[in-house]
Amino acid sequence: MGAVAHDNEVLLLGLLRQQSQHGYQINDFIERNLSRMASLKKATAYALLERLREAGHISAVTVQEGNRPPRQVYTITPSGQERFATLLRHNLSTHAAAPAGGDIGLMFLDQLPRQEAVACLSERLESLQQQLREYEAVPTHGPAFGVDLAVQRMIVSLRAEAEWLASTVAALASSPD
Amino acid sequence: MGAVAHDNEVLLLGLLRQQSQHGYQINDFIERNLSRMASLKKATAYALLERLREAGHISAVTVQEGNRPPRQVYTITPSGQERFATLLRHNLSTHAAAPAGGDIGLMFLDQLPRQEAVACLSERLESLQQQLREYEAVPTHGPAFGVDLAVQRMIVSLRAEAEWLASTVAALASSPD
DNA sequence: GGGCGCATGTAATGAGTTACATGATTGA
DNA sequence: TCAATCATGTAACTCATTACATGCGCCC
Repeated sequence: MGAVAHDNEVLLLGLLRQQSQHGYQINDFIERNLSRMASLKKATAYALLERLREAGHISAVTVQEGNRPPRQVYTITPSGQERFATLLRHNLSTHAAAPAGGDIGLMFLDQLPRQEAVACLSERLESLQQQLREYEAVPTHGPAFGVDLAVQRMIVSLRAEAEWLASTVAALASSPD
Repeated sequence: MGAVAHDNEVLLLGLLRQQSQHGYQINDFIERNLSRMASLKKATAYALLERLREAGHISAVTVQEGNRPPRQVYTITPSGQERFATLLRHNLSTHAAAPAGGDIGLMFLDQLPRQEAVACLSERLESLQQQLREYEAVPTHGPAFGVDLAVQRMIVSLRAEAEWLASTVAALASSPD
Protein backbone atom coordinates (compact mmCIF):
# COMPACT_ATOMS: atom_id res chain seq x y z
CA MET A 1 0.00 0.00 0.00
CA GLY A 2 1.02 3.54 -0.53
CA ALA A 3 0.30 6.26 1.98
CA VAL A 4 -3.30 5.17 2.37
CA ALA A 5 -3.76 3.67 5.78
CA HIS A 6 -1.02 5.01 8.06
CA ASP A 7 -2.03 2.44 10.63
CA ASN A 8 1.50 2.05 11.92
CA GLU A 9 1.98 5.75 12.24
CA VAL A 10 -1.21 6.22 14.25
CA LEU A 11 -0.21 3.34 16.44
CA LEU A 12 3.22 4.72 17.30
CA LEU A 13 2.03 8.27 17.79
CA GLY A 14 -0.86 7.06 19.90
CA LEU A 15 1.38 5.03 22.17
CA LEU A 16 3.88 7.85 22.50
CA ARG A 17 1.09 10.25 23.23
CA GLN A 18 0.17 8.26 26.29
CA GLN A 19 3.76 8.05 27.45
CA SER A 20 7.28 8.77 26.23
CA GLN A 21 9.04 5.53 25.48
CA HIS A 22 12.01 3.96 23.78
CA GLY A 23 11.80 1.65 20.80
CA TYR A 24 12.34 -1.62 22.56
CA GLN A 25 9.64 -0.80 25.07
CA ILE A 26 7.12 0.11 22.38
CA ASN A 27 7.86 -2.99 20.42
CA ASP A 28 7.58 -5.13 23.49
CA PHE A 29 4.22 -3.66 24.35
CA ILE A 30 2.89 -4.24 20.88
CA GLU A 31 4.09 -7.82 20.80
CA ARG A 32 2.68 -8.63 24.20
CA ASN A 33 -0.61 -6.79 24.17
CA LEU A 34 -1.52 -5.81 20.66
CA SER A 35 -0.34 -8.72 18.58
CA ARG A 36 -3.91 -9.40 17.52
CA MET A 37 -4.66 -5.95 16.24
CA ALA A 38 -1.31 -4.69 15.00
CA SER A 39 1.13 -6.20 12.60
CA LEU A 40 3.96 -3.77 13.13
CA LYS A 41 7.31 -5.56 13.25
CA LYS A 42 10.42 -4.62 15.18
CA ALA A 43 12.65 -3.41 12.38
CA THR A 44 9.75 -1.55 10.82
CA ALA A 45 8.98 0.15 14.11
CA TYR A 46 12.55 1.36 14.57
CA ALA A 47 12.65 2.68 11.03
CA LEU A 48 9.30 4.40 11.34
CA LEU A 49 10.31 6.02 14.64
CA GLU A 50 13.36 7.42 12.90
CA ARG A 51 11.22 8.73 10.05
CA LEU A 52 8.81 10.34 12.48
CA ARG A 53 11.73 12.00 14.23
CA GLU A 54 13.06 13.35 10.96
CA ALA A 55 9.63 14.74 10.21
CA GLY A 56 9.59 16.48 13.59
CA HIS A 57 6.56 14.61 14.91
CA ILE A 58 8.56 13.12 17.75
CA SER A 59 11.82 14.07 19.44
CA ALA A 60 14.48 11.79 20.81
CA VAL A 61 16.91 11.90 23.71
CA THR A 62 19.54 9.30 24.43
CA VAL A 63 19.28 8.01 27.97
CA GLN A 64 21.66 5.63 29.71
CA GLU A 65 20.93 4.00 33.04
CA GLY A 66 23.91 2.38 34.70
CA ASN A 67 25.62 0.11 32.25
CA ARG A 68 22.55 -0.93 30.31
CA PRO A 69 22.51 -0.28 26.60
CA PRO A 70 21.67 3.34 25.79
CA ARG A 71 18.10 4.02 24.79
CA GLN A 72 16.48 6.43 22.38
CA VAL A 73 13.56 7.82 24.36
CA TYR A 74 10.96 9.35 22.08
CA THR A 75 8.50 12.06 23.01
CA ILE A 76 5.67 13.34 20.90
CA THR A 77 5.91 16.97 19.78
CA PRO A 78 3.09 19.48 19.18
CA SER A 79 3.44 18.76 15.49
CA GLY A 80 3.05 15.08 16.30
CA GLN A 81 -0.04 15.76 18.38
CA GLU A 82 -1.62 17.48 15.43
CA ARG A 83 -0.60 14.75 13.06
CA PHE A 84 -2.01 12.14 15.40
CA ALA A 85 -5.35 13.91 15.65
CA THR A 86 -5.57 14.29 11.89
CA LEU A 87 -4.71 10.70 11.19
CA LEU A 88 -6.99 9.39 13.90
CA ARG A 89 -9.96 11.38 12.65
CA HIS A 90 -9.34 10.14 9.16
CA ASN A 91 -8.85 6.57 10.30
CA LEU A 92 -12.10 6.62 12.25
CA SER A 93 -14.12 8.34 9.57
CA THR A 94 -13.11 6.02 6.81
CA HIS A 95 -13.88 2.40 6.41
CA ALA A 96 -11.13 0.33 4.80
CA ALA A 97 -12.49 0.79 1.32
CA ALA A 98 -11.90 -2.15 -0.89
CA PRO A 99 -10.87 -5.70 -0.88
CA ALA A 100 -11.37 -7.08 2.66
CA GLY A 101 -9.32 -10.14 1.75
CA GLY A 102 -10.09 -13.78 1.22
CA ASP A 103 -12.59 -12.94 -1.43
CA ILE A 104 -10.52 -13.73 -4.46
CA GLY A 105 -10.52 -17.41 -3.67
CA LEU A 106 -14.29 -17.52 -3.40
CA MET A 107 -14.64 -16.18 -6.91
CA PHE A 108 -13.01 -19.32 -8.22
CA LEU A 109 -14.71 -21.77 -5.93
CA ASP A 110 -16.40 -23.56 -8.82
CA GLN A 111 -13.04 -24.37 -10.38
CA LEU A 112 -12.43 -26.95 -7.69
CA PRO A 113 -14.25 -30.30 -7.41
CA ARG A 114 -17.22 -29.85 -5.12
CA GLN A 115 -15.95 -32.14 -2.41
CA GLU A 116 -12.61 -30.44 -2.23
CA ALA A 117 -14.23 -27.04 -2.09
CA VAL A 118 -16.37 -28.15 0.82
CA ALA A 119 -13.33 -29.57 2.58
CA CYS A 120 -11.36 -26.35 2.17
CA LEU A 121 -14.17 -24.17 3.40
CA SER A 122 -14.78 -26.46 6.35
CA GLU A 123 -11.19 -26.06 7.34
CA ARG A 124 -11.52 -22.33 7.00
CA LEU A 125 -14.61 -22.41 9.15
CA GLU A 126 -12.85 -24.26 11.89
CA SER A 127 -9.92 -21.88 12.06
CA LEU A 128 -12.40 -19.02 11.98
CA GLN A 129 -14.24 -20.45 14.97
CA GLN A 130 -10.97 -21.00 16.75
CA GLN A 131 -10.03 -17.37 16.24
CA LEU A 132 -13.44 -16.33 17.43
CA ARG A 133 -13.04 -18.31 20.62
CA GLU A 134 -9.71 -16.66 21.27
CA TYR A 135 -11.12 -13.18 20.92
CA GLU A 136 -14.08 -14.07 23.09
CA ALA A 137 -11.68 -15.24 25.78
CA VAL A 138 -9.97 -11.85 25.93
CA PRO A 139 -10.94 -10.28 29.25
CA THR A 140 -12.81 -6.97 29.02
CA HIS A 141 -12.71 -3.95 31.30
CA GLY A 142 -16.31 -2.93 31.86
CA PRO A 143 -17.65 -0.35 29.40
CA ALA A 144 -16.19 -0.83 25.95
CA PHE A 145 -13.24 1.45 25.37
CA GLY A 146 -9.88 1.48 23.76
CA VAL A 147 -8.68 -1.95 22.86
CA ASP A 148 -11.89 -3.55 24.12
CA LEU A 149 -13.77 -1.77 21.39
CA ALA A 150 -11.49 -3.13 18.72
CA VAL A 151 -11.85 -6.62 20.17
CA GLN A 152 -15.63 -6.29 20.20
CA ARG A 153 -15.66 -5.29 16.58
CA MET A 154 -13.44 -8.21 15.68
CA ILE A 155 -15.82 -10.59 17.45
CA VAL A 156 -18.89 -9.26 15.71
CA SER A 157 -17.14 -9.45 12.38
CA LEU A 158 -15.82 -12.96 12.88
CA ARG A 159 -19.16 -14.19 14.13
CA ALA A 160 -20.95 -12.89 11.06
CA GLU A 161 -18.38 -14.40 8.77
CA ALA A 162 -18.51 -17.75 10.56
CA GLU A 163 -22.29 -17.91 10.35
CA TRP A 164 -22.29 -17.09 6.69
CA LEU A 165 -19.56 -19.57 5.97
CA ALA A 166 -21.36 -22.33 7.86
CA SER A 167 -24.52 -21.87 5.87
CA THR A 168 -22.58 -21.65 2.63
CA VAL A 169 -20.77 -24.88 3.35
CA ALA A 170 -24.03 -26.56 4.19
CA ALA A 171 -25.65 -25.37 0.98
CA LEU A 172 -22.65 -26.44 -1.04
CA ALA A 173 -22.43 -29.87 0.53
CA SER A 174 -26.05 -30.71 -0.20
CA SER A 175 -26.20 -29.39 -3.75
CA PRO A 176 -25.50 -31.46 -6.86
CA ASP A 177 -22.03 -31.23 -8.35
CA MET B 1 2.98 -8.33 2.70
CA GLY B 2 5.52 -10.91 1.65
CA ALA B 3 4.53 -14.08 -0.15
CA VAL B 4 1.68 -14.72 2.22
CA ALA B 5 -1.52 -14.07 0.38
CA HIS B 6 -0.81 -14.55 -3.33
CA ASP B 7 -4.17 -13.04 -4.10
CA ASN B 8 -2.95 -11.44 -7.27
CA GLU B 9 -1.38 -14.63 -8.47
CA VAL B 10 -4.56 -16.65 -7.93
CA LEU B 11 -6.51 -13.98 -9.69
CA LEU B 12 -4.36 -13.95 -12.82
CA LEU B 13 -4.03 -17.72 -13.02
CA GLY B 14 -7.74 -18.11 -12.45
CA LEU B 15 -8.61 -15.72 -15.23
CA LEU B 16 -6.12 -17.29 -17.60
CA ARG B 17 -7.44 -20.69 -16.72
CA GLN B 18 -10.82 -19.73 -18.02
CA GLN B 19 -9.39 -18.25 -21.18
CA SER B 20 -6.08 -17.28 -22.75
CA GLN B 21 -5.75 -13.55 -22.80
CA HIS B 22 -3.36 -10.67 -23.21
CA GLY B 23 -2.45 -8.24 -20.47
CA TYR B 24 -4.57 -5.33 -21.55
CA GLN B 25 -7.61 -7.54 -21.76
CA ILE B 26 -7.08 -8.97 -18.30
CA ASN B 27 -6.54 -5.60 -16.80
CA ASP B 28 -9.59 -4.23 -18.50
CA PHE B 29 -11.71 -7.06 -17.19
CA ILE B 30 -10.50 -6.54 -13.65
CA GLU B 31 -11.09 -2.81 -13.75
CA ARG B 32 -14.56 -3.16 -15.21
CA ASN B 33 -15.91 -6.17 -13.36
CA LEU B 34 -13.79 -6.89 -10.34
CA SER B 35 -12.81 -3.47 -9.09
CA ARG B 36 -14.70 -4.18 -5.87
CA MET B 37 -12.93 -7.40 -5.04
CA ALA B 38 -9.48 -6.98 -6.52
CA SER B 39 -6.94 -4.25 -6.10
CA LEU B 40 -4.52 -5.37 -8.76
CA LYS B 41 -3.14 -2.41 -10.71
CA LYS B 42 -2.08 -2.28 -14.32
CA ALA B 43 1.67 -2.05 -13.94
CA THR B 44 1.60 -4.68 -11.22
CA ALA B 45 -0.39 -7.01 -13.43
CA TYR B 46 2.04 -6.72 -16.32
CA ALA B 47 4.99 -7.34 -14.02
CA LEU B 48 3.33 -10.31 -12.37
CA LEU B 49 2.43 -11.83 -15.72
CA GLU B 50 6.08 -11.61 -16.71
CA ARG B 51 7.14 -13.24 -13.44
CA LEU B 52 4.61 -16.04 -13.92
CA ARG B 53 5.95 -16.59 -17.41
CA GLU B 54 9.52 -16.78 -16.11
CA ALA B 55 8.39 -19.32 -13.56
CA GLY B 56 6.82 -21.39 -16.32
CA HIS B 57 3.28 -21.14 -14.97
CA ILE B 58 2.08 -19.41 -18.11
CA SER B 59 3.40 -19.20 -21.64
CA ALA B 60 3.30 -16.25 -23.99
CA VAL B 61 2.96 -15.80 -27.74
CA THR B 62 3.14 -12.50 -29.53
CA VAL B 63 0.14 -11.94 -31.73
CA GLN B 64 -0.43 -9.09 -34.14
CA GLU B 65 -3.73 -8.42 -35.86
CA GLY B 66 -3.56 -5.98 -38.73
CA ASN B 67 -1.86 -2.81 -37.67
CA ARG B 68 -2.91 -2.88 -34.02
CA PRO B 69 -0.23 -2.96 -31.37
CA PRO B 70 1.22 -6.44 -30.88
CA ARG B 71 -0.14 -8.39 -27.92
CA GLN B 72 1.38 -10.86 -25.54
CA VAL B 73 -1.22 -13.59 -25.32
CA TYR B 74 -0.77 -15.68 -22.20
CA THR B 75 -1.87 -19.27 -21.75
CA ILE B 76 -1.76 -21.27 -18.55
CA THR B 77 0.59 -24.28 -18.52
CA PRO B 78 0.17 -27.59 -16.68
CA SER B 79 2.57 -26.26 -14.05
CA GLY B 80 0.33 -23.22 -13.77
CA GLN B 81 -2.75 -25.40 -13.37
CA GLU B 82 -1.12 -27.14 -10.46
CA ARG B 83 0.01 -23.91 -8.93
CA PHE B 84 -3.46 -22.48 -9.27
CA ALA B 85 -5.05 -25.48 -7.57
CA THR B 86 -2.54 -25.33 -4.73
CA LEU B 87 -2.95 -21.62 -4.17
CA LEU B 88 -6.71 -21.79 -4.43
CA ARG B 89 -6.99 -24.58 -1.89
CA HIS B 90 -4.77 -22.66 0.46
CA ASN B 91 -6.63 -19.43 -0.09
CA LEU B 92 -9.97 -21.10 0.61
CA SER B 93 -8.77 -23.02 3.63
CA THR B 94 -7.23 -20.06 5.36
CA HIS B 95 -8.93 -17.05 6.75
CA ALA B 96 -6.98 -13.80 6.44
CA ALA B 97 -5.31 -14.19 9.81
CA ALA B 98 -4.67 -10.92 11.46
CA PRO B 99 -5.55 -7.35 11.55
CA ALA B 100 -8.70 -6.86 9.44
CA GLY B 101 -8.00 -3.14 9.27
CA GLY B 102 -9.61 -0.08 10.73
CA ASP B 103 -9.09 -1.40 14.20
CA ILE B 104 -6.09 0.65 15.18
CA GLY B 105 -8.12 3.81 15.17
CA LEU B 106 -10.72 2.36 17.50
CA MET B 107 -8.09 1.61 20.09
CA PHE B 108 -7.45 5.31 20.47
CA LEU B 109 -11.04 6.44 20.30
CA ASP B 110 -10.92 7.86 23.82
CA GLN B 111 -8.08 10.18 22.86
CA LEU B 112 -10.52 12.31 20.89
CA PRO B 113 -13.19 14.56 22.43
CA ARG B 114 -16.40 12.55 22.65
CA GLN B 115 -18.33 14.69 20.20
CA GLU B 116 -15.65 14.45 17.58
CA ALA B 117 -15.39 10.71 18.02
CA VAL B 118 -19.12 10.38 17.48
CA ALA B 119 -18.94 12.59 14.42
CA CYS B 120 -16.13 10.55 12.88
CA LEU B 121 -17.84 7.25 13.50
CA SER B 122 -21.11 8.58 12.12
CA GLU B 123 -19.33 9.52 8.94
CA ARG B 124 -17.82 6.06 8.81
CA LEU B 125 -21.24 4.55 9.31
CA GLU B 126 -22.69 6.48 6.43
CA SER B 127 -20.00 5.47 3.99
CA LEU B 128 -20.37 1.91 5.21
CA GLN B 129 -24.09 1.97 4.48
CA GLN B 130 -23.41 3.52 1.10
CA GLN B 131 -21.02 0.69 0.26
CA LEU B 132 -23.55 -1.81 1.47
CA ARG B 133 -26.21 -0.38 -0.81
CA GLU B 134 -23.85 -0.63 -3.74
CA TYR B 135 -23.10 -4.28 -3.12
CA GLU B 136 -26.76 -5.04 -2.61
CA ALA B 137 -27.47 -3.45 -5.97
CA VAL B 138 -25.12 -5.83 -7.79
CA PRO B 139 -27.30 -8.18 -9.83
CA THR B 140 -26.98 -11.87 -8.96
CA HIS B 141 -27.18 -14.90 -11.20
CA GLY B 142 -29.42 -17.36 -9.41
CA PRO B 143 -27.63 -19.83 -7.15
CA ALA B 144 -24.62 -18.26 -5.48
CA PHE B 145 -21.45 -19.03 -7.37
CA GLY B 146 -18.24 -17.43 -8.40
CA VAL B 147 -18.26 -13.70 -7.99
CA ASP B 148 -21.76 -13.78 -6.53
CA LEU B 149 -20.46 -15.69 -3.59
CA ALA B 150 -17.80 -13.12 -2.89
CA VAL B 151 -20.38 -10.35 -3.15
CA GLN B 152 -22.68 -12.18 -0.74
CA ARG B 153 -19.89 -12.51 1.76
CA MET B 154 -19.08 -8.83 1.45
CA ILE B 155 -22.72 -7.95 2.09
CA VAL B 156 -22.97 -10.11 5.18
CA SER B 157 -19.75 -8.68 6.49
CA LEU B 158 -20.66 -5.06 5.82
CA ARG B 159 -24.09 -5.51 7.33
CA ALA B 160 -22.66 -6.90 10.55
CA GLU B 161 -20.13 -4.13 10.77
CA ALA B 162 -22.75 -1.46 10.09
CA GLU B 163 -25.05 -2.80 12.78
CA TRP B 164 -22.29 -2.94 15.32
CA LEU B 165 -21.10 0.51 14.45
CA ALA B 166 -24.59 1.96 14.70
CA SER B 167 -25.09 0.61 18.19
CA THR B 168 -21.62 1.72 19.22
CA VAL B 169 -22.25 5.24 18.02
CA ALA B 170 -25.55 5.31 19.85
CA ALA B 171 -23.96 4.11 23.07
CA LEU B 172 -21.15 6.59 22.73
CA ALA B 173 -23.44 9.52 22.01
CA SER B 174 -25.57 8.93 25.06
CA SER B 175 -22.78 8.30 27.55
CA PRO B 176 -21.12 10.98 29.68
CA ASP B 177 -17.84 12.41 28.47
C1' DG C 1 30.49 -20.22 30.77
C1' DG C 2 26.43 -20.33 28.07
C1' DG C 3 22.14 -18.63 27.03
C1' DC C 4 18.70 -15.24 27.50
C1' DG C 5 17.19 -10.42 27.83
C1' DC C 6 18.15 -5.75 26.67
C1' DA C 7 18.64 -2.35 22.86
C1' DT C 8 19.47 -0.63 18.37
C1' DG C 9 20.16 -1.04 14.14
C1' DT C 10 21.87 -2.58 8.84
C1' DA C 11 21.39 -5.19 4.51
C1' DA C 12 19.14 -7.59 1.14
C1' DT C 13 14.99 -8.44 -0.89
C1' DG C 14 10.53 -7.98 -2.70
C1' DA C 15 6.06 -6.36 -3.76
C1' DG C 16 3.27 -2.62 -4.88
C1' DT C 17 2.27 2.28 -6.34
C1' DT C 18 2.23 6.42 -9.42
C1' DA C 19 3.73 8.71 -13.21
C1' DC C 20 5.54 8.66 -17.46
C1' DA C 21 7.05 6.97 -22.43
C1' DT C 22 5.75 5.33 -26.83
C1' DG C 23 3.24 4.95 -30.96
C1' DA C 24 -0.40 3.44 -33.88
C1' DT C 25 -5.54 3.55 -34.85
C1' DT C 26 -10.24 5.11 -34.52
C1' DG C 27 -13.99 8.25 -34.25
C1' DA C 28 -16.20 12.86 -33.63
C1' DT D 1 -7.36 17.58 -35.92
C1' DC D 2 -7.85 16.32 -31.34
C1' DA D 3 -8.83 13.05 -28.04
C1' DA D 4 -9.55 8.51 -26.63
C1' DT D 5 -8.51 3.65 -26.99
C1' DC D 6 -5.28 0.03 -27.68
C1' DA D 7 -1.04 -2.16 -25.75
C1' DT D 8 3.12 -2.72 -23.22
C1' DG D 9 6.15 -1.43 -20.55
C1' DT D 10 10.09 1.53 -17.52
C1' DA D 11 11.63 4.41 -13.60
C1' DA D 12 11.64 6.16 -9.23
C1' DC D 13 9.83 5.56 -5.01
C1' DT D 14 7.77 3.82 -0.53
C1' DC D 15 6.86 0.48 2.71
C1' DA D 16 7.48 -3.79 4.86
C1' DT D 17 9.80 -8.21 5.78
C1' DT D 18 13.54 -11.45 7.22
C1' DA D 19 17.87 -12.29 8.71
C1' DC D 20 21.79 -10.84 10.65
C1' DA D 21 25.29 -7.88 13.58
C1' DT D 22 26.70 -6.08 17.88
C1' DG D 23 27.75 -5.97 22.68
C1' DC D 24 26.87 -5.75 27.51
C1' DG D 25 24.72 -7.69 31.83
C1' DC D 26 22.38 -11.18 34.49
C1' DC D 27 21.41 -15.60 36.24
C1' DC D 28 21.89 -20.59 36.77
